[in-house]
Amino acid sequence: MPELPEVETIKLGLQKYLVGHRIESVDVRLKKLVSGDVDQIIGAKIIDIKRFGKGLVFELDNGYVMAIHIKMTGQLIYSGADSQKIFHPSQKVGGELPNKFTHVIFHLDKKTFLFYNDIRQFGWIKILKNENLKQLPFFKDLGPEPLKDLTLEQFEKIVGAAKGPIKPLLMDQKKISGIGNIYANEALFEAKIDPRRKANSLTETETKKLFSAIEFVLEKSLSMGGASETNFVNALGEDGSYQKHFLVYGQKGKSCPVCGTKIEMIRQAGRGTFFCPKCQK
DNA sequence: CCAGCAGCCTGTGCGC
DNA sequence: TGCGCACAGGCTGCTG
Repeated sequence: MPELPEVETIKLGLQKYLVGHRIESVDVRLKKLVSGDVDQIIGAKIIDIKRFGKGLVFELDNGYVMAIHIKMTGQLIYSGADSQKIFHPSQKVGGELPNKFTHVIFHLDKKTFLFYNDIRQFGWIKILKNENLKQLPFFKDLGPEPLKDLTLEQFEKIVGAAKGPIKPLLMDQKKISGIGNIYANEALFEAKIDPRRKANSLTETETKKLFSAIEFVLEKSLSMGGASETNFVNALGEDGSYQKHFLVYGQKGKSCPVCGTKIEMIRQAGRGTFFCPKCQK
């Protein structure tokens, strides 16, 4: 699922291709995904694209921003002369663009386009004044994020103060932003920590190990362009490759790459949790 | 105040 | 083969 490395990968692509383009018109095919006044972005130029946790923010030259969350199955695909790809047949579901999952089409200058696709329609696009961004529910309570502003000291504090199990804590965007189910599973495996352990029961050594493991898996995935485990594609509609390197996520019943024990799957806070019962203590 | 969980959706993959 | 259903999970908002 799109988490920090995937959204960062999209952001880097969008930055490369979209900054400097002007939005000429917007075709909203599925109204419920878009809130705010679409007219406010018509004619505006995209000056930067930022990422906060798993959220994206398009900064415009007129004081407005467009905040986008792609949730699980959202895709932002650029199409234009300089992308060297017009309409991408690489779409696993739906075929060429635009297709039946294309819910918003941004018509940009120089005959370029940005497609917003979303199979499950969980994502959202919000148009608002820049100064109001930090008041949005999602951005308001967003915690610090790994590889950016989350320090080891902060991490130790967050982990030490939490009474619940460690894995759901890692996925709590209000505590730490950017980590979802895939990287929570993979990081706990790397750190050899049982996902069911109470967060505040982790020793100082384990907490340090987990902090490093989080950075390790996120960076490794980033270097591979993210994980295209379901519908993730980058800004050009291309797959990442980290999904080929999952050690425990989705590996139920398969052998642990370290000790050979069968990977188990349990359910925690309604989410699938994968772990090696022998390696992870 | 916080934890837990249903709901939002639809494609996929399983069992029968 | 085809049907029905469980499952995938980020986030919001409701409940206890």
